[in-house]
Amino acid sequence: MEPIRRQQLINATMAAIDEVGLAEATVMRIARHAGVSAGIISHYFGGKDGLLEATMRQILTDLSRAVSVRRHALEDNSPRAHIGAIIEGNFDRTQVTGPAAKTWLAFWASSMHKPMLLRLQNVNDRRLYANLCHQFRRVMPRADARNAARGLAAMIDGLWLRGALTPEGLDAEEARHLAHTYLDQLFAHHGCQQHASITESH
Amino acid sequence: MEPIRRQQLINATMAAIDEVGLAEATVMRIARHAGVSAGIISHYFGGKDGLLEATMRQILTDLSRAVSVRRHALEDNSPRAHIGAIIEGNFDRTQVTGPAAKTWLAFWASSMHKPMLLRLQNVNDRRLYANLCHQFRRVMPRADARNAARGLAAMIDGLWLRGALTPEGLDAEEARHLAHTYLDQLFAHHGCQQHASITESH
DNA sequence: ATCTTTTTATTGAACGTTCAATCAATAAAA
DNA sequence: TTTTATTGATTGAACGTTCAATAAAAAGAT
Repeated sequence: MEPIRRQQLINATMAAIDEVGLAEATVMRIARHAGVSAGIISHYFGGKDGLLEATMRQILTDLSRAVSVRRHALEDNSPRAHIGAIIEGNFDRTQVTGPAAKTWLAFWASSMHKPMLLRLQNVNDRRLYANLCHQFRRVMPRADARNAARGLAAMIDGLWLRGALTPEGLDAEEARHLAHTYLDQLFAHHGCQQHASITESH
Repeated sequence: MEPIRRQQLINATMAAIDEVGLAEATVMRIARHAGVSAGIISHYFGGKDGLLEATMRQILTDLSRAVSVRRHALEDNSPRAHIGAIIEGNFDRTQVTGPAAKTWLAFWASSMHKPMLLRLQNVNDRRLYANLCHQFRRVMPRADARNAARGLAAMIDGLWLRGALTPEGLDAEEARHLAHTYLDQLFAHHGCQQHASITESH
């Protein structure tokens, strides 16, 4: 019963945040979304903060898994393929959905002043950066790889950010295209100097 | 007296948001920052919402002006120069400061569910996009210019977003460098096909 | 200049509202 | 009957707003 209720409440939290924002996502509204009473939240999560932390944790792990799945499914082992999989994972269907995107942004803003949420954010962040950096490192000097990783990470987050504010939600197709084009440019930029590599758009 | 108090309270609002976040930026805390009593906020702004709206309005107009000033100071009229000025304006000293950056992100997240803030956000947003698009349009086909504008806008916002979460604050130097490098790539990408243009980094 | 009078600016306690958390009562399951 | 799961009224704290009281400043009168 416990795992069922926990998942219900986490989903209800995202739904509530999507509906009225984090500031007005009260325990009673969340509970109503899940079809249970308000008291149950303290029972299963020790309080509202516990529920919010669990919700953020789920969003981040969902995101990580979406990336992992795609990277392990690669037949091609090239840096280009790995980074492409990271991009695809970040614009995964389930992540780009309204509730997840808005909740993600709400938590990002909130984590500026909540140490626990900031910790979760940083762990995930560093993993993304390390992965990108490692792949770029295979085809460029360290300094360039660092810049490429930071640039691409900023691009991905920027697309998410703007998508969350668009009434129609993030256009995943366009976002992926922009990120891939940027990636192509990063590689092409180095291809000019070292080894030409032709990457066609998809 | 009125303009003085209004500015005091707007500054105090940013300071409070920088300190404890939007959620805990109560009227009493804001008033204490400004060295006045809580009641004065309703007197000059009609309530807390009015103060928050005025604060967001100031951040956005400061940002616009930072861009405008740099564009009007250009001797070079090239698209490259104009877009460069837009980038520089967006990473202006006064904008990148801790309080402004954190407040900006807090309002961005908040505007998802507050129509008035969303309106302000969109007005500013569309202006940035239109400016970028117009400049890119001078050297590329419409479809490419649109993509370039969207990509660069996402990059700028992404760098802000990540800077706001970094404990040390946004590294404006690095952010500008990444944005300019991206811009160079956007131009170079088209230079290969149309007219080669060499752009050195600064 | 000095002393009212009027206007303006500000305070802070009181009020009503909202929220998260608690826990005794209750329902369901074992 | 015992254990587990859930409820919902209650409690205390925190918040934004209001407003009568007060202080400060400006204007007017002597």
